[in-house]
Amino acid sequence: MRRAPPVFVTCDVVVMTIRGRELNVLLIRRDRPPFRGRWALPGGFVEAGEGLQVTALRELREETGVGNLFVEQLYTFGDPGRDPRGRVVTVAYMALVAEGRLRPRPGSDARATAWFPVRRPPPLAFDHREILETALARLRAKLSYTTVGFQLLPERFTLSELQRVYEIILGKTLDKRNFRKKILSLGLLRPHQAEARGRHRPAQMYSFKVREIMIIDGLIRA
Amino acid sequence: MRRAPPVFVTCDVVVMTIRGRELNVLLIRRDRPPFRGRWALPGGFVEAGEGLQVTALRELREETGVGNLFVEQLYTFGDPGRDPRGRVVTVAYMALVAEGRLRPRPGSDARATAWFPVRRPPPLAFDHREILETALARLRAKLSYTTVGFQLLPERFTLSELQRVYEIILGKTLDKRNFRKKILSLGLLRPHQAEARGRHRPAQMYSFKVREIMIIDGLIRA
DNA sequence: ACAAAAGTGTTTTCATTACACCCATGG
DNA sequence: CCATGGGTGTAATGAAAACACTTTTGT
Repeated sequence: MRRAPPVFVTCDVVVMTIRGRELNVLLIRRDRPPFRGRWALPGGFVEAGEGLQVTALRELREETGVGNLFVEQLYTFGDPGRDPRGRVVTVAYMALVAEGRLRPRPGSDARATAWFPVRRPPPLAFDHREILETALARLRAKLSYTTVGFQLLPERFTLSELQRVYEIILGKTLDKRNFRKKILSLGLLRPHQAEARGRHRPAQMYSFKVREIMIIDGLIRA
Repeated sequence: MRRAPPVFVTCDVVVMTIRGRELNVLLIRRDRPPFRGRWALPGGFVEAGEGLQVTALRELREETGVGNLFVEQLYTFGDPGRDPRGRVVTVAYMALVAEGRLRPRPGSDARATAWFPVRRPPPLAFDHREILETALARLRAKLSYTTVGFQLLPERFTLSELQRVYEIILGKTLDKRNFRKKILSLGLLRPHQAEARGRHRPAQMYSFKVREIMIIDGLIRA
């Protein structure tokens, strides 16, 4: 390793969920410099002998009490000067969780955690704003040709809820009949008993036959 | 940076081109341990104050004499144990070059460089086989919804040449008339004088109006 | 009875597919 | 004159888009 300067490597995670009518991102408040008091993506340094994805999941659990998520590698950020402490390369990951499944609470680090709308986040530490934009662009792209959007829903859900996920992320309304026709024709859903939701007509419930992300030719056009 | 173990970061590049009827990848022969004598992707350690993409391009030039390519970040590999020398995280990049535009020759490092078919590469050092597979999968995917394939052609080319690019990477034949109809309908090409190619009827030449990669809704179905 | 969300089919439009022959050139 | 790749159009099929009203429930 002649000549090779050591570098610090971190893994940060962009955790997103839907709350109400908006896509939100999970942030933690930094309790030490640099950027003390600013909000930042959860994440931290890779430990000796620890895989990158393992780091991402560990930091997420330590800082926010969230475990057991499906994370996907997003992009790696390594411009010199992006961290005032020195050369830091960050491997960013992305994760989605079902609405309400996750109540942010201080993890073992006891730092403040909170959800923020992705379209108007608070000022962020480091280049985390850029990381967030990258995640959002990637999510929108993947939504239209994979089943990632499914992760934003609980085990059982209605077709209207699924449609809302697509509408919020793509930022446009979709035709109800065409949406239902398309989704049902894929044969990915298992129907269940209808359930009363609120003070309206009960809705047919569905679950996904498989939990894995699948690539679908032309799912929903962006 | 308490607790944070330093890590070594490298950038490797998967350079691909079409030669004859096959997609090829550029490899260099390692002249020192580990994996001395084995073929490997060009790449090397990030230097102090050097951006990741800059590293990729510098190593490529030093090791193969190739400059001025368009590279795109592919994926980051960081499993512990993937490099026997220690903890090494590799940010992999991907690049495409036009057939024949690049004659591999020893760079300043004076190592052997050569093209190999991507479907049957020689035994590779480290986890470079996995990196190569990742690049191939990504290229195939991107080919069907972006204009990346264009980079595998010279400034001026025929529609048959463009079609051959798609056929080789997708691994299936395409209908000539439908292909031409589709491509021309996109309005991305500028026609030029026909040129005699070989001992056949001269072919209409085209160039791309823009060199940048564009996302096209349904370009060519994989 | 009304407010709120669930549910349901048909027609039009457009893109994709399948398919076969003549043309121009060099040797 | 022949081998080789260049070039062209139409009909059938299937997917996506546009579009409005009835149903069920809680209050």
